[in-house]
Amino acid sequence: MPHDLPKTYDPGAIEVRWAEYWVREKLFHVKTPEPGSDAARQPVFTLLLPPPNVTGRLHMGHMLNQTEMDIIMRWRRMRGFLALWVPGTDHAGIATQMMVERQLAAEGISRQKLGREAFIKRVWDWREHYGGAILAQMKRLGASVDWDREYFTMDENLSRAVTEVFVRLHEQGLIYRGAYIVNWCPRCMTAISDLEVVHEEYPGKLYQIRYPVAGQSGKFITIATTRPETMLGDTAVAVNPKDPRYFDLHGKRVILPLLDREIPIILDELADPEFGSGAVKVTPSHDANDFQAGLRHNLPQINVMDDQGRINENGGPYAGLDRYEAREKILHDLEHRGLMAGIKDHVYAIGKCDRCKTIVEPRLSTQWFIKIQPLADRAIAAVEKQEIVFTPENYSKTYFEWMRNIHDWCISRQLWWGHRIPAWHCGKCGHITVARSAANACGKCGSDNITQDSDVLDTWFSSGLLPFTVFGWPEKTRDLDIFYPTSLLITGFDILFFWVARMIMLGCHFMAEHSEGSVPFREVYIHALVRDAERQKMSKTKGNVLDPIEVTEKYGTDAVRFTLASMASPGTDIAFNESRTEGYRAFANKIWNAARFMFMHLDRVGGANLTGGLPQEADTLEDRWILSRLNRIAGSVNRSLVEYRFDEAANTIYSFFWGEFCDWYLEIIKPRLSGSAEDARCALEFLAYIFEGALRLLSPFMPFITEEIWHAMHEGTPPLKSIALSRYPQGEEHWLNDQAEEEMSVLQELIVSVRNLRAELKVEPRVKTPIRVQADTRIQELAQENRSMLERLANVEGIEFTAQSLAHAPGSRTTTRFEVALVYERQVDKAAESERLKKDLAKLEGQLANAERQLGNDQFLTKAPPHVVEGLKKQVRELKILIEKNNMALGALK
RNA sequence: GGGCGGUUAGCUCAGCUGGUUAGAGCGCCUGCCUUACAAGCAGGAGGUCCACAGUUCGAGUCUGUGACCGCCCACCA
Repeated sequence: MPHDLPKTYDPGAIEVRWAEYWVREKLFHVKTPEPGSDAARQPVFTLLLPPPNVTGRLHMGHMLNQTEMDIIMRWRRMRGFLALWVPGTDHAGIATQMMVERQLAAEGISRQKLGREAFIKRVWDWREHYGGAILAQMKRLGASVDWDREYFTMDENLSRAVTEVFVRLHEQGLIYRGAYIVNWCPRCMTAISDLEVVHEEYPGKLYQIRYPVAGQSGKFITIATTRPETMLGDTAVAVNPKDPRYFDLHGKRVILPLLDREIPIILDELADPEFGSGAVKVTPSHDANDFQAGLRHNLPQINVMDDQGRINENGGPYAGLDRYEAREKILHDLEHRGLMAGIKDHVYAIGKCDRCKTIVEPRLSTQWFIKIQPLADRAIAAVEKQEIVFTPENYSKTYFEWMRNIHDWCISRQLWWGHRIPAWHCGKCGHITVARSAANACGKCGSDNITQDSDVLDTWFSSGLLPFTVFGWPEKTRDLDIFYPTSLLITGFDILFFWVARMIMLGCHFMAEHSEGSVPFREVYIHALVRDAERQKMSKTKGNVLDPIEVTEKYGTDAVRFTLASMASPGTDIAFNESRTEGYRAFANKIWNAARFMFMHLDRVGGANLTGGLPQEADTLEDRWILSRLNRIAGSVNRSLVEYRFDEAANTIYSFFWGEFCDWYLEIIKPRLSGSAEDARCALEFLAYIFEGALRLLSPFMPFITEEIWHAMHEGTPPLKSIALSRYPQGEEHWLNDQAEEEMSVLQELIVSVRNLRAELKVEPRVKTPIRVQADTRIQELAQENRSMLERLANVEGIEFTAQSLAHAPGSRTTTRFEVALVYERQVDKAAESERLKKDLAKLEGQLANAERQLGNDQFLTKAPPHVVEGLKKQVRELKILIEKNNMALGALK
């Protein structure tokens, strides 16, 4: 590996090479461990990739999600876990079907014309061509998933498992079929679940319509509705039994206008006396409440719409009209007959299809449902008992809230693309046979005149099973024993109910017997939404969508990953700001140049062992210090990652690498590196040890650049195929060195003080000046021992120690540990200096007053913990000294 | 109608079980092309922690109320 690295880091040249290498070498493939093997003894960490839709393109949300997952997986792997990350894609029923229908439409064909079988073949072709986009992008981004375990939700084995689940739930009485009000999308022509309906505030109208009372000419009852067209299906008018306005109409009937159908007035709590006139039309086939009321009162159900939202033959003169055309015509006709009592503006929530935004129609329809309560009860318990822990924990509230108000789940879809329901209808006796494999005779009458149910299952039905089906369920596999339950789920809150909740319900139900517990995962980390720099939600219509691949090509994957990680603090959305990414590109460049620096000296020295481990006992202050710092922040990074504080972890490494390792350590050791070959070799080997540790620490966050430099350090003969397979620094206690850290901090403070003085006195950069220092003997010795470091980094020539206070020397600095003054002829800018001192003084005096007030308070002295009181007393002593010295300095200026 | 979250420097955000002087990055100002890095180095300015009330010896942190912003859920005709 050549060491003549380019001056500026060019991620593009490097990343593609490593991304391909990781996949080619199958570095992250996890074989099922053989019993008794080493792997079988490793602790296991399993993560399931939330399967992207085959129709999807990678967006920033994915990239955040994948970055977090990859950091955790690389970290766990490096911590010695058998870390398995399983990727796959979801067949995405409606979305994919829409995509292919659109393609067909462009060719002038409809799916109906093509026929079911041919259409499904088209979808498979489409999926072959376009379905792998996101996973390919993931490969480019270096996700450390096991590509040999990639699945697709329509794979044969997964489909078999879906059938098995359906049959078992049916046998257990948890799946039923029936005619109920469902959300119907007239464009997709299918039922959809409650979750697939998005509610939007809609400024609509409330129409008040007079229904004539039968047999009492001139008498009307006024009802109000937002959907007048549904009146065609009215089979009653309800009034509240307690509403005195209608006592005289109890038991009477009304004439449904336009159709002239006589319908009863019923007494039902459905009618709220407070709303409108207190009377409500009842349309059991087109409203969930009315449906229930209909059952209570044995009302007929008249469905007046077809599957495309057109009025059907039950709509009399309106048959064939679209629902909104019919509305207009009905309103017109009512007006014409003088039956309109009024129209009011009325804002209400309208339901739209999540996929196509068509207004959803509540409609009576025969569908398959899951009886959800028993599953939900167990799923609630799992979280209550902390068998599953949410981070941030607040999401458990949202989860409970939804779970406790859950309705039965409509799982059938009138689509062609998906898992077909394993039920066969008998043309002779009408019995429905549910079976694991294609039935050829009715289970009741034995007739062979049977046809399979034409519906398919909700996409989320199959994805809800993934935590166990990907490991081979229903077979009793070793994979299930070893990898189930998965350890963690990282996902966005937008699919908390769609997917997370369903996995919990189904996992708990079907894996009840599993020895390691039935829950599908032990932890759920919910991440935030990625917004644009203006905090707007990214959306195609707004045109503010950032393509992760484009951003990545501009700044490098590592920089984008680091941006996302450093902003991923729990609970708040991420406003993705490219200026931040620019900063992390600079960070990558910094790392790169630190490596160049190391290699440059290596070449000069003509060889050193960069990978020989810790070369010797650290024998200089800076070595003891940086070793201590590395281990201390390693401990802290590990703790942050345990809590999914990606931001903390990233920031900790960042400030260590840049602010301590580069800014101080590398600067300090420069003379050693340019000294004798032997000194340089020793310094280099120690430097390399620290550098290599920092690279390992950083590698889950920035896998590419760390891999590149790590390999370069090993000169083409690394002990392992990848830094990703090395051990993660844990922070070893015995390398922590409080004394070295304290001593370095004194030297740093001294150096910064002098630099500060120089800047203030405007000393020419090239001019070195002597300094005087007043401090205790310990600090004097420390400064003496590290004289050359001080002189060089503070641009100083000559250090004189004095016992006298330097506070009144022109251009001096006072700290609690030392006083320092520049020996320099330049006139001090008295006005500026005096202003600065006054400002300092005011602050110090404020602090002193505050501290003394507290110390004068008996309550404080008795109630505050001793260390706080002691600390405050110490502060007062120091403040007094500083104030005195500042006053002296101020006096000296006059 | 229910539920949840946010408000800290010009911008984007940290701030752990209340404890001594509230931090970072970017931006801004000043000076440096110092042979790893100008995507850099050194120094600096900048905050009534949304408001009010309360608990406490002590509140950015806990409680309550309000304001503003945002999100989720919901079968009000």
